[in-house]
Amino acid sequence: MNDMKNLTIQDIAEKAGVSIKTVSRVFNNAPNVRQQKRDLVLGVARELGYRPNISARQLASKRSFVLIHFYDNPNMDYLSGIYDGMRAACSEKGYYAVAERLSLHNRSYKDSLLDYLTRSPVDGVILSPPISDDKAVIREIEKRNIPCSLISPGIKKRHCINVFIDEKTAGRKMTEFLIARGHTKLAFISGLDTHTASSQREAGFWSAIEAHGLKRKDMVRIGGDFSMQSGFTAFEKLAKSKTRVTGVFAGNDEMAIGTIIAALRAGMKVPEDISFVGFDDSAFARSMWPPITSLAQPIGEMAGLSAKKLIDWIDTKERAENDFEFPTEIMVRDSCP
Amino acid sequence: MNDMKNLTIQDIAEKAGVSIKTVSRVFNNAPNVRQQKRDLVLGVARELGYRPNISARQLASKRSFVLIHFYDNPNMDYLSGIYDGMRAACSEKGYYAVAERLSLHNRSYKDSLLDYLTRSPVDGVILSPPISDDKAVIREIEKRNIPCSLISPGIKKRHCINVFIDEKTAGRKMTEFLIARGHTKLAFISGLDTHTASSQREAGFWSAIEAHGLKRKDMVRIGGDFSMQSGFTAFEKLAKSKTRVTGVFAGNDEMAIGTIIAALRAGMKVPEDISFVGFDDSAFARSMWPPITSLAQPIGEMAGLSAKKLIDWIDTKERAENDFEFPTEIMVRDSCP
DNA sequence: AAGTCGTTTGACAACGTTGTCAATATTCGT
DNA sequence: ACGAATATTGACAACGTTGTCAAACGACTT
Repeated sequence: MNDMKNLTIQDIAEKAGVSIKTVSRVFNNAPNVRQQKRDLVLGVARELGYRPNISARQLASKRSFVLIHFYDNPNMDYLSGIYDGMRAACSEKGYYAVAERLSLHNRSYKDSLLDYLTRSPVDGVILSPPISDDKAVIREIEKRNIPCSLISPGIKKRHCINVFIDEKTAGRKMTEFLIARGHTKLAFISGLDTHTASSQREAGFWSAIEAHGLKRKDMVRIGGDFSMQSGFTAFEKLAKSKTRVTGVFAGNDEMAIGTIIAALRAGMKVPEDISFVGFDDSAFARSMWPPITSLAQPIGEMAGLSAKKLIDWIDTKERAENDFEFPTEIMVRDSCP
Repeated sequence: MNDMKNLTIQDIAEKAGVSIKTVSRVFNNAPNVRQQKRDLVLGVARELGYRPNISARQLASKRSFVLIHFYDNPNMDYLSGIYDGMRAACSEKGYYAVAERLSLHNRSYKDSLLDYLTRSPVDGVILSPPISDDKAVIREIEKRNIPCSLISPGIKKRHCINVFIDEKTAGRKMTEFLIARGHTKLAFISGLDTHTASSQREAGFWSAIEAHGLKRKDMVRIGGDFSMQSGFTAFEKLAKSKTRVTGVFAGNDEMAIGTIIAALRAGMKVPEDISFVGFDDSAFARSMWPPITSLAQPIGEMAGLSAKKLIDWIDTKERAENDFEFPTEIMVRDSCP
């Protein structure tokens, strides 16, 4: 149905007066092509507007030029950050970025993984939490000998690329920010405990408390599940508690929003009566009113580096470094100015 | 790098004792294959776990088996609804669903469209608002003779499949819902005027006002831009207005959330002092507290039908019907019970 | 000037499917 | 029961790339 005539290597080769194989070499950055020919071919190709045919390439090379991101995290903001980062890095190198949800609670997740990997083989895999900690998934990928990168894994794997922030330090940094603002009675709203990063953030919280000589009994710890809803109920629990806190550290922005809304409904002023900090620097944290002070991790760059290193690994068949730590930044906004 | 051995048609053909062409026919649901052979081939294929190789298929047939959704709408909830609907319909027919952001504000959007269409040709395109009203994009697609489906277009196109709800009727229905709850002084918070659907919803609002003999001067019309932020500022404008409204109709859920939060901050009770209705039935409308009464459109089904009709069109090279209207439903929740 | 060795180039056969068209079964009409 | 018409099958050539391997070229050595 698509009527646009597509140029082939043949056309370029004829016009440039070289063999098709040389053109192929140029487009694959293969070694052993004289610079002069390389320029010639590139010039002709640009002039004619040639684009390699992916299918033929995949078929002949038995490579898919696809990196896939498996996720099971409903946070769209986080996902699109990853996707954008992957895309940018991929398209630069002629690869394609694909995202696929792999629900771990689904009985047949493994089948769908197998199915996916078999139907349209991928050259590299990126896993984000909580899948970056799923041993069964990692094993399947390893079994197929597919290069793999883990974003924020709880435990770093030697045979994978690991890309992460220091969650504990970040949690501590955020807590110290609250303390520096004069808050000495704090609440920590945790995420799911199965999410290793969440526990590490909490560890950072407690380490800050100890380091600054604050009393554990002035702190309230409430269990949440990362949802806005759990933020609402967290506030209710908070209101019932004997301790009157002035600062709340929510394990992510959605819970922060939920808690803030509940506080507003209860007639409290934010940040005058109670201050809030979140985690993730999501779009909603920015557009909430008051906007929420939140910890930003450069997720796009992290995904971009994942993709780039994965492609290097695929192309060269070896990996120089394994672990890449990224810095975080506190985005100060009105919920805790 | 992917070491899994892949079966070919050849393998199946040999084991089943037929020609490769017959196997090909079976997998393409081609006519003129005796049922007995069809079953035989299918049986062997299942037994061996055969999967057709997509690249080879694409190369030989010059079809991509890809439907692409071009969007420029930051609402992730809406997007994933569309994606899920597409996916379901596509995988049923052996097609692939792809989503690509096409930013209209980006100077080079047209290049990236061309680039995309040329690099990996697609068999069908789905456009969602606001792109479903972009003449330049539609023209490019038409020029290539690619079947195209428009979701909620402002103006229906004869040579495209149009899938939509009756926005005006929906706007009217929602307004009448407020009126039936006893609200006679209302506010309407509009979306971007470039978004045709938004104007139509507003038209529905005013038609309900007239039909029920309410006075135009008891109504407040505030211009928003679909963002949560614009919901906050809308409430400020509302507070300044002479008219004290008891019911607010926000053009989408995000603005509804913004407005509700502003109202809560101002010390108002929702829904006792002021009731709210939104539009889109997004996840946030459901998880907000109070949960927001909102108008649900079956976006997943709409996208699914788009994909299905597109595939029919591609396969048969003709189109029976053009226009498909879907029903809407008011999801009654606590913000306006 | 011939020999050697690495570098550059190209001819041709894959890759796993579908399209074309001719060959062979089957069914139908009389 | 016999052609004629139709339904089913298969052989073989695409599709546009990359892999392989041998040939041609160059720069050095001697």
